[in-house]
Amino acid sequence: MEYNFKEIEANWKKYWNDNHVYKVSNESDRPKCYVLDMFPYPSGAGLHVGHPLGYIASDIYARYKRLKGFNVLHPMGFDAFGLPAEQYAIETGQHPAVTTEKNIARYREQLDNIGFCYDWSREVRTSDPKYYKWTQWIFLQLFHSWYDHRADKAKPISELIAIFEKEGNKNMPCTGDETLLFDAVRWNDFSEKEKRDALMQYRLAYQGYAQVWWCEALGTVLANDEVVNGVSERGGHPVERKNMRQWFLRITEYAERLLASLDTLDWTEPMKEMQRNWIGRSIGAEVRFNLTLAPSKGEGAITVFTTRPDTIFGVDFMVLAPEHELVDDITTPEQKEAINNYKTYVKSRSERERMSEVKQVTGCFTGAYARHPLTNKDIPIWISEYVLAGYGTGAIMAVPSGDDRDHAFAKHFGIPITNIFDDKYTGEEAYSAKTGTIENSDFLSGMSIAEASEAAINELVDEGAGKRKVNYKLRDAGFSRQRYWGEPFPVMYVDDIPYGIDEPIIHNDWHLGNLPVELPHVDSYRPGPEGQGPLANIEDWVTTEAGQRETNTMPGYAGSSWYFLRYMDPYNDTEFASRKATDYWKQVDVYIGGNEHAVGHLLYSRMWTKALYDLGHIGFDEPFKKMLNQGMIQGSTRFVYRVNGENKFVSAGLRKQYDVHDLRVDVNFVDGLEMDIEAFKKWRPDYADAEFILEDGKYICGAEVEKMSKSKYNVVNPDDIVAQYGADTFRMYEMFLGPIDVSKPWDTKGIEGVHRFLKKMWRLYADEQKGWIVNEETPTNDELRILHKTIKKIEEDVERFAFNTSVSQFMICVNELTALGCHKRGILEPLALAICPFAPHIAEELWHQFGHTTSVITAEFPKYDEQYTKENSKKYPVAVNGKTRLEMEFPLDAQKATIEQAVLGDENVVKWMEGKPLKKFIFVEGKMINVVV
RNA sequence: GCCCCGAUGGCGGAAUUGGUAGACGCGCCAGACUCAAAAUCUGGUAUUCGCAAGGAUGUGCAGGUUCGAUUCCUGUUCGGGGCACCA
Repeated sequence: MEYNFKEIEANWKKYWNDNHVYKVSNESDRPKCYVLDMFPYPSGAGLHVGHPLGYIASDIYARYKRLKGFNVLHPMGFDAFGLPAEQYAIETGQHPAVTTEKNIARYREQLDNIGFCYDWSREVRTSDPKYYKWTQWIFLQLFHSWYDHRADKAKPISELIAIFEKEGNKNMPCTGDETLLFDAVRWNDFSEKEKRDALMQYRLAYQGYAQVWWCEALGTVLANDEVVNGVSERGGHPVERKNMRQWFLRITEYAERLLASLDTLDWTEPMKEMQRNWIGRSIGAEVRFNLTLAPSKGEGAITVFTTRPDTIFGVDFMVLAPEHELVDDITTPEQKEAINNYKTYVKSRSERERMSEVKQVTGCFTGAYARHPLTNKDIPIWISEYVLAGYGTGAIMAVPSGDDRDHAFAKHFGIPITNIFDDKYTGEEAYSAKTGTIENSDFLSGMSIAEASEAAINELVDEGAGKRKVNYKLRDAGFSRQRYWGEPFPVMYVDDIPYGIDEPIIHNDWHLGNLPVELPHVDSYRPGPEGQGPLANIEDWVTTEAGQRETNTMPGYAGSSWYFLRYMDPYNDTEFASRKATDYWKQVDVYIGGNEHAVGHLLYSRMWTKALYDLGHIGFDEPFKKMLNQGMIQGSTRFVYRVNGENKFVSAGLRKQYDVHDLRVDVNFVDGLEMDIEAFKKWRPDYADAEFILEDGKYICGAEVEKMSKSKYNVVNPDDIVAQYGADTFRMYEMFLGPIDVSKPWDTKGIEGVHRFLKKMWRLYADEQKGWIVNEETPTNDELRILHKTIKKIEEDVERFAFNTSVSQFMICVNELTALGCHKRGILEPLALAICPFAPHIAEELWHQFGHTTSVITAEFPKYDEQYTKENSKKYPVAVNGKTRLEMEFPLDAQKATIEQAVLGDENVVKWMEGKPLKKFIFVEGKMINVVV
């Protein structure tokens, strides 16, 4: 009876499936635990060995929690809308729904292969109309809501309308447009369009304008991803930034709460830090600089936001973002051409480029001046790409003596620099440190930064030229895409005014049955006219009796912002999830996913959760109580060395003797570093008669760690690994590679050690000739000590998600039990349970061999008993001056004085003390002894 | 450029709270079994000096704090992730 993993795993997979072992109920006496994986985007390439890393970790945790007596929700689904499927459709004409379905089937097969305990009856797919019906419904809730700052929560827009009708908006200032002011009389006189426009400035889902990458040649809007080196990835056509009407989510209204409630979350500190930085709260002042000449239109002032109001007397010039609405109005006729040329240049630049290029300074003078609010001096106004339209007010006051970029700008354009830091400013470099006093600054001179900031703000307020202001880097989230493969908006236009389709003007007999707005079939995925999405091409879909449909679709994060709620009640057709279900499962207890989502997806989910909470749909306002990141598994690429100009390949060790270039070769026919020459010859027709220069009769490849990707030929498919070693080995090996949160390269060779371990463990239970060899003998203290030490270690490790060291402990345990020749049920039955979360198939097999008839998942995790692991003496390392010299054993309850006497009396210690007098005797109980001389 | 993370033997990593650096596995070396090979088993394996006993050095680099630093602090180099329309 040998370890036949193929048979064992196939058997139990079938059993689990046939008996719905992993089906989870919303009714249970057990405490609940919700363990969630970030659901994958089902790409055409299938899963590689890097993807399941987090899934294995969460599966171990979920199984462990089940064995510990919890009712565990552990679901899986698919983030099925997205750009790649649409790209593929454009290239091949295949409908994204078809390719997505195919990809999901492949993913499902690959996932099943690994033996996860997902409750697949709860699967969700974001592209399923039954699912996106509720994504659309939530969008409508956001559209019909506004943020009430007095109550600090979202409320139905109907309440806002009631307020406007009674008192206008004087008590409800508009965050979308601060200049918007009206009283009740004016509100009631507003036309329908004016009313809707005003409300739009308040809605949590609203329309505004945003810059997109526009590609004239392709007639379409491109994603950042599709723009490479300033041209379109497809075709290499020129692209430029273009302002387009877009949907947004007013996430900025939640900035403060998103920031504050981070403190309640059990996330890693770096991750919270990243979210804090993304939200980017800063305190400062908003300062008005009046223009010296009134512009032809618009306001006669430029408003800037600064975090350093203390430096106000150091302002030597101002910089507007080139997109700033005032630029055209204030530019003098002489500067018009230069400004227009510069603006054209900036249109070709991405925000990333604009922020990261510091060496090359660019900009252009507008010819206009503004008056300094405190000194009344004329300040020249420039435009430059380093000022972004979306941050702050899109304009800055430049203080070259205190800011690096301002300094470089002033130097480059020869603008005179005012020194407000005395000798701390050298004239060579800006003084950007936040210590010291402000000088040469009128009434601020001699004050610290904090004092000067306060004083400056007070003065600006008195002068009516500024106010204290909290600013956020966070921007409202762009929520529309000019694409086909996404959720259609439940929105129609009547007289160019957008309405939710649940409003009476669209459906006067509104009911939930009007949702979802299904994605219609298209014949072509080509963009619509004027940068619109493909849906705009479907004339008879767009035009309805009630109005014109919105032709944009929602972005990828729409469906993923709330999917964790749908798993709780996936078949509900009248609600996104019943309140009973969400009240039972509540927050996700543990969420595992990739680092790359640390900001975007997590921030959006948090906002949606807060909005749903505010509107009374759920009872909690944070989605993920604990969050863990998994690192990437990198590929290990193999190289061959081809002699230039010849079809001849040199083994790695000899390549220096030839003129060669390296080529990537498929890792799957390289064993370690030794290449299978026959497989290589068959790989490509032109290699069929290649020649090889070998070392020691072998062809040795070069190796390098890179991202795992098809184009690098270093992709390893989990199916192949599972076929060769089994799912249990694969699961344990992935965990054994290292901590889940760090990136590490995949090495197929190393898996054999884990496989050997499982075979070795199996031999404790069964012998090839004799079969089942477990006996009923009473375990010895040694055996019990090993077992309980292991149980303890596994519990500790699983609770802190350190699965790599768990695997080591199992290895140590099996090595020691093998050495003792232990085949006792009293030891081996608990061991089989302990390893169940890691290697569920072999555990299930052993469990049934022990005579049990129900699944091992219904059993109980073995209890750790301290009495078996307690020791009463300890071998202390004894160090002299911090260097460990010898070991001495003492009882654990020994007194310090006794130990000191014994140690100082030891002849070896005396030798190392070299006759020097004792300075200090350090004894750390249970740890070590240090003799300081 | 900005934000976050990481760096320990030939390789993946361990050292959980500042207390014996290198657990466990891979690879490699030697041995057992075998006609041979595979599989399996046993032993060795940071570097360096030494026949050995034993000593010295050692956690990217340069400093600092401490009786004691892989662990804390400052600076620095290199690598990875994110930067708002890839998911």
